[in-house]
Amino acid sequence: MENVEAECRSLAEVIARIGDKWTVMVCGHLSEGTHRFNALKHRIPGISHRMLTITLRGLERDGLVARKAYATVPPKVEYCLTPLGQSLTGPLATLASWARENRPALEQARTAFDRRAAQG
Amino acid sequence: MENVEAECRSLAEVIARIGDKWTVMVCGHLSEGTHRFNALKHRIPGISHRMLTITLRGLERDGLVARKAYATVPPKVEYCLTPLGQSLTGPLATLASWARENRPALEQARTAFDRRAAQG
DNA sequence: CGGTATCCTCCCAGATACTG
DNA sequence: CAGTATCTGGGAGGATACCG
Repeated sequence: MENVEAECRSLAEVIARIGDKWTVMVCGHLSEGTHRFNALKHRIPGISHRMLTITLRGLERDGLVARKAYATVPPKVEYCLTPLGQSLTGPLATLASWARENRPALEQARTAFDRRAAQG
Repeated sequence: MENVEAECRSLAEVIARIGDKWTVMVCGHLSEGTHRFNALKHRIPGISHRMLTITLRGLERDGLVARKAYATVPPKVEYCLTPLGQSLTGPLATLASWARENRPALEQARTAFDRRAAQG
């Protein structure tokens, strides 16, 4: 790898963007297909009404998610991934499989480290 | 993709782990090779002494970074990626190239969204 | 040189309540 | 049903100073 600097910066940007508490969860569920606001809210345990709104707004702003509002009563709003958002699911899936494969190693390292730290 | 739930959760874990302000930068520089504490500090603009320590400790705890201290005066401490840490650079590089390729699209979407929001 | 401790500030995110 | 506004606590991270 030649210019780690530039790679790092652009990578740090994306990570900072999607690295918040809820964005990946929202993206993951939208990768399954279109969902309404409350459908998402019920599928993502623990998320607050407000944070779901903010998260979706951020994704929409970055062109990763498309919002479609129907002028009905009561209102109905659907969210889905844009092509750009779909193109992100590939890299994320790569990271996800690394996560699944190496989670045991991570946990083991953690407990080993903590045990060492505890006794000195 | 079948069980988006499990994938999402493990992915969310890694993202939460490496999604803080400095971890990816540190990993990126260590992917170049072994570095001393102050070498890292000087190469990562803006990082504080304290946050570099905390970030390195966290990576060491997860078994991604190895710490080697030499009992000399003055002290000398070297950090490098473990095999586990190196195995993470692949997935991260995938994400990094997505980031580099799509940054223009992201910025364009953002300015378009903000313009729409500004005028109504 | 590298690490730790303390203090302080700011912003994130949850809770709640109100609007269309 | 979906979105917004306001308040508030807690954690993240910077500055500083002091140890080994």
